[in-house]
Amino acid sequence: MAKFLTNRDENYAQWYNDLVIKAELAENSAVRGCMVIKPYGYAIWEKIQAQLDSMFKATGHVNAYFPLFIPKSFFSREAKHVEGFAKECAIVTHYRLKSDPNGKGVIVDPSAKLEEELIIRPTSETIIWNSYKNWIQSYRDLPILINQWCNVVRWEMRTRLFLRTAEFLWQEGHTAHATREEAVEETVKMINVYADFAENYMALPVIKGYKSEAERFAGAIDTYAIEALMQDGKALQAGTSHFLGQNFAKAFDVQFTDKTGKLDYVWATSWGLSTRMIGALIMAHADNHGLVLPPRLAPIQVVIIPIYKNTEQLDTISKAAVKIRAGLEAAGMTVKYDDRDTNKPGWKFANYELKGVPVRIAIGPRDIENGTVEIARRDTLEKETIKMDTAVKHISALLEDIQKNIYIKASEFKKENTRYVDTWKDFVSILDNEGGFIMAHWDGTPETEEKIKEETKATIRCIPFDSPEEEGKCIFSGKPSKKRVLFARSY
RNA sequence: CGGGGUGUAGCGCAGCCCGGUUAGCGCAUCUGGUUUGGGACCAGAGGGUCGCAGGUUCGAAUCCUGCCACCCCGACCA
Repeated sequence: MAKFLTNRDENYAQWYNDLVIKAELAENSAVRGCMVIKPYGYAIWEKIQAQLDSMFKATGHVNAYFPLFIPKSFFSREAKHVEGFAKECAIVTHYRLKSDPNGKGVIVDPSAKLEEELIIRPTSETIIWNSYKNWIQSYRDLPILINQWCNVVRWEMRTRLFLRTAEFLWQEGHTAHATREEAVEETVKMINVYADFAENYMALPVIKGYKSEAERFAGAIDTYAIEALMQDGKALQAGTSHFLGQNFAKAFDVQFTDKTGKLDYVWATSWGLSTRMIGALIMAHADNHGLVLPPRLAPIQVVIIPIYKNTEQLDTISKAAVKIRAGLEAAGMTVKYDDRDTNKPGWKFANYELKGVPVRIAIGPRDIENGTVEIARRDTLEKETIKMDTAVKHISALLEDIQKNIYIKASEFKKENTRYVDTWKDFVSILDNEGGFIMAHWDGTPETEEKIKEETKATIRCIPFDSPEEEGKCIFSGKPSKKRVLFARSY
């Protein structure tokens, strides 16, 4: 069947790449590592944005915008932060070009060198905290609950469309608080917002937990993450929320007077989620026919395709189609009626399957005669014929069912591929053969974590919040451990 | 940065080893017609600095030298 896509089970990486290109989500650009996000891919991002934005607003946040450029010196203020990002920064050194005296084209004008180089933001903590210094004097100025939608640049050695690109789109929340407790509470609140979004909108089951010291955000006291499992058994970090303590307040000298008149440094959090989520959407749900979009994030939820032999038939069908579309739209659904004469119905069927449209309606002469429509659901590819006048009610319920079904399918996959392992031999063998999540004991040291990574390429994805206390022995060192942690190979 | 590979039409490739006159194939595109309930068919047409520069030769996509770009593996990567 799917002769236009590489088979998922034969070459997962190629299948992913093919799908991104063929479903017209994105493509590589003239700039190495940077992608062009095409209209259909961007429409998915807009759905993600709209939903998350409303969730941020509902939890008291507001949007703002800070500069793309960050003075180099800002980075060195926080030692761990600069260490973490130094190796992947794009740097602006000049501000002018001039014609090449030796030939055609232009060269960088050497006389236009910047006094201080500017870093293209890989993340905005430093530029934002530099502003917060001016905004915060008193506990009355707190909390500050700001989010920013923007692009960032991280000069990655090796890139993949959506999963790791040199430039990507994201949101980054940066909050300032009077107390440690409040900041920690914010950090937890936001990882919960991400998990809620992932599970209820992306239909993506996730594991919430703490990052180990080695995997923590550069400059954070604590990093919380949601980890998702992809269909090839690899983990994907889907969102992170950081408790930054007073690190950035100290680096940028942001102090405030508390209620008792005492001077103290401000407590910070930051949290982010990126276009990588589109990669997660693909790798978690898509199949050999193409994308499978959860209805809540699908730019088109229902597509109507007419089947006709001549213009008279098309006219009749169009009348019925437009009526159904109006009914579906009135009920809040996003509908496209594709009456283009440039492609045959079969081509359209395959194309909308490739693009993951949750529900397809086909209307032909047979249906007009019988007062019916044929509907097909993308997740299971099942077709049924229903009475035309029940379409709105039926499809409305069907979209809900598809949303649920995709989530259940992903949950079952996650459950089947999460294994409790107690011996090193099993650990290695499962990683090599089955992949997936592994819950195993760890002695808590960075040394052991590093050795496990070296030998197996598996990392600690997180220490799940809900991992129960139990006596055990470290999978690698045999030393005592009180909790299982989540291991996996990851993207 | 180390190892390997590839640059030929919008995309995917053949031709190169063994030099030869008009550089070919599939997809896509355009025109006309027949089609339309699962990726249509027939006929015709358009589209090329053969990555760049130099060299060898009567003659270079093909051989030689240099350069550039990209891809894969490794290193690197919250």
